[in-house]
Amino acid sequence: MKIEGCRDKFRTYLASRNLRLTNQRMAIFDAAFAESSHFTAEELLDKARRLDASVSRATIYRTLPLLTESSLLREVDIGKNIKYYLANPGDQPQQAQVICLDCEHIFEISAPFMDWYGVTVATKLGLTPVSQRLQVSAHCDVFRRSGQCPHHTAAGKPA
Amino acid sequence: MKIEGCRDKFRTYLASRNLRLTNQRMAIFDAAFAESSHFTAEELLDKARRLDASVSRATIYRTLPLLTESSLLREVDIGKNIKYYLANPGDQPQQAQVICLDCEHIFEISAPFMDWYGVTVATKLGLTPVSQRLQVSAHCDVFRRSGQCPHHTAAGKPA
DNA sequence: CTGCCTGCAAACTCTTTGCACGAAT
DNA sequence: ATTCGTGCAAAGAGTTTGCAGGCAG
Repeated sequence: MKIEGCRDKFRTYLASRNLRLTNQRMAIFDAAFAESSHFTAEELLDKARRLDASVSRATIYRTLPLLTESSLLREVDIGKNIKYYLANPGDQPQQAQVICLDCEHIFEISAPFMDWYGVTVATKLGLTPVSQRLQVSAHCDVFRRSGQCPHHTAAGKPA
Repeated sequence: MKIEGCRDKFRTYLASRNLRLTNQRMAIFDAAFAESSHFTAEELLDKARRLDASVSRATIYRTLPLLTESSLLREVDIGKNIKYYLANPGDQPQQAQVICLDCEHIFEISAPFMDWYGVTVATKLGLTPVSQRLQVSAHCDVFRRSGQCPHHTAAGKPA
């Protein structure tokens, strides 16, 4: 789905919940979708402010749940006390993450079997699965030899 | 491994790093191993203080890394901004978690294939895996019907 | 006009840290 | 005696919230 379609989806989502279409919310949306890799709330604030200087930190934190609940963004928690977000233009389902401990780069990996696993395991316990997370933390071989992580430039090749 | 063996392991670990065997550290150890399910730093503080009233919050936070680094405790981060800990008497490797969203109960599930997955995926990216996390968040069927979660009493049957 | 939205700043939660005293070796 | 370990309280990071004014519908 292209960004224009996503923007429509956001508008529809807001309308369906009787939420208002404010300049700040659109600036935050645009800032989020201008970024192709992971970002933090603080980074999003910076970017959104370049589009609309009036955006405040509070509005960022109040808008992020709207974007994640509408599946426009995915929230990625890698166990640090900070959350990362990622535009989700394709409305993709669960993905796994591989986190490079040397440069913090997060690779998104498709992992369709996660859904199957969730259903299998949860059902056994009398539960209905809602979401899954699968993350691999790893060290970079190149970094170990050269002291430099190549991931910043290689970027996350979506599998 | 029984608790006595774990206590020895802790003593050995401290000795090997030239760390001192203090009453507070032992009280924290004992409090942690007296609990069979997951606990937070704050809960551990309460329990440890019953064994040694002088234990402070700072010492809890300073001791937890020692216990996790020696594999005596496992740290479980389920994406809330609080960390859970779990005594790991059997020195078990990676496990998956199923989290009941209705009662917050955490089930520990053995998932040996996680290691395989980590190696497979990380290697493809030129990385060497360090750890894996696999978590399923789910709603409780019983809770949906009766408004009560049975997990508190059923406890986590280790798979 | 109405009431949802906003920015500001203070509050909050969990965790970490500087300091001077205290205890293990 | 050394030196590491400790409690205390303050700091820190990230996020949330109360309030009074502002803007969308």
